[in-house]
Amino acid sequence: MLSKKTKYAIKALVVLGKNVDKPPMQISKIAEEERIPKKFLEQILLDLRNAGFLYSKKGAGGGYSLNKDPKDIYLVSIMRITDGPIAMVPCASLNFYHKCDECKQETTCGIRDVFIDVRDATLKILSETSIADVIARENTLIKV
Amino acid sequence: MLSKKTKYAIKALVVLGKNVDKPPMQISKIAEEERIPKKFLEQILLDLRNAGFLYSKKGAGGGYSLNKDPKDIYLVSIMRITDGPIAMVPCASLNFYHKCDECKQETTCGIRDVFIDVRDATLKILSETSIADVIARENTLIKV
DNA sequence: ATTATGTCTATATAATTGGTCGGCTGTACG
DNA sequence: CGTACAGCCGACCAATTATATAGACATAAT
Repeated sequence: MLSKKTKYAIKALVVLGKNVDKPPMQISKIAEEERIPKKFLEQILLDLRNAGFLYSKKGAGGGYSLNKDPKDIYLVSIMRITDGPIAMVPCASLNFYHKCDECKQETTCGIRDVFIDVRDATLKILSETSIADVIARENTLIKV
Repeated sequence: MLSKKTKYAIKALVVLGKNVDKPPMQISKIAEEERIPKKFLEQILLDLRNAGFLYSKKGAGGGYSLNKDPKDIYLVSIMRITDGPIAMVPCASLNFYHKCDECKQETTCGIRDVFIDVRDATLKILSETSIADVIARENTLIKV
């Protein structure tokens, strides 16, 4: 399961992706629109900012805006910041690898072998889908 | 991430899958071979038994054996017993669906739309891979 | 100065996960 | 029969993680 943190992160980026070329948007406004607890969202946006995805401005008239083109923000990058590994077993993770405690022979583990395939399938989608794509999908869904 | 419960379940089924046509195998033996805490494994095997995957026999000479052909035990079924949903968001789950708390319009949610694709990709692999396949993969890995 | 807004650290609470304990039930076998 | 074996079952517990909340601080606009 995706953590709420990740889901909120994506939702916030989608909102900000619809807000490009407009003045920065406040945490409280995003929180209200997307029904996200404000203080929790605050932390999440801070993480995304520190990772370089967001620009922030303090003080009156301040807020958040995207620091990149929505086309260049892929779901996989967001998830790695907020949730960590994409793979379902640590031994199949590319960016967060670590050995399974009980595993005797990783190289011949059939479970790992299967879950590497699962990881690749998941990764393909998540690394090809950007915030711009998510927005595009929503627009398509609305029209139909 | 897969829970340890699920990982242990698959490991146990693989061991039992290699043990067909032999006398039933004791929990303690499986636990020892796969380095799984015995009492925890006990719970897991009970779940699998109650779900119809295992046959058990009490008393001296008792133990567990598969109740189905290893070819007919798919990873997806095991995971649904031990971990629940396959999908990464509840609103994209086939067997454990529930609405996201904060979601305003599910039908036009771009996140859900993407994660339905992810679910389908994952599901394809997990519902095509059986315990027999996992064993076969291990044999292939050993040979290479 | 005052108000609006993000930054940062710490803390609280709840849920889940991973694991343990001890007694009960049924079976084999001498 | 009785005893040892092995699974069954319910309760419990500790650690971690997820989800939030609080409050003091920094900075910008007016």
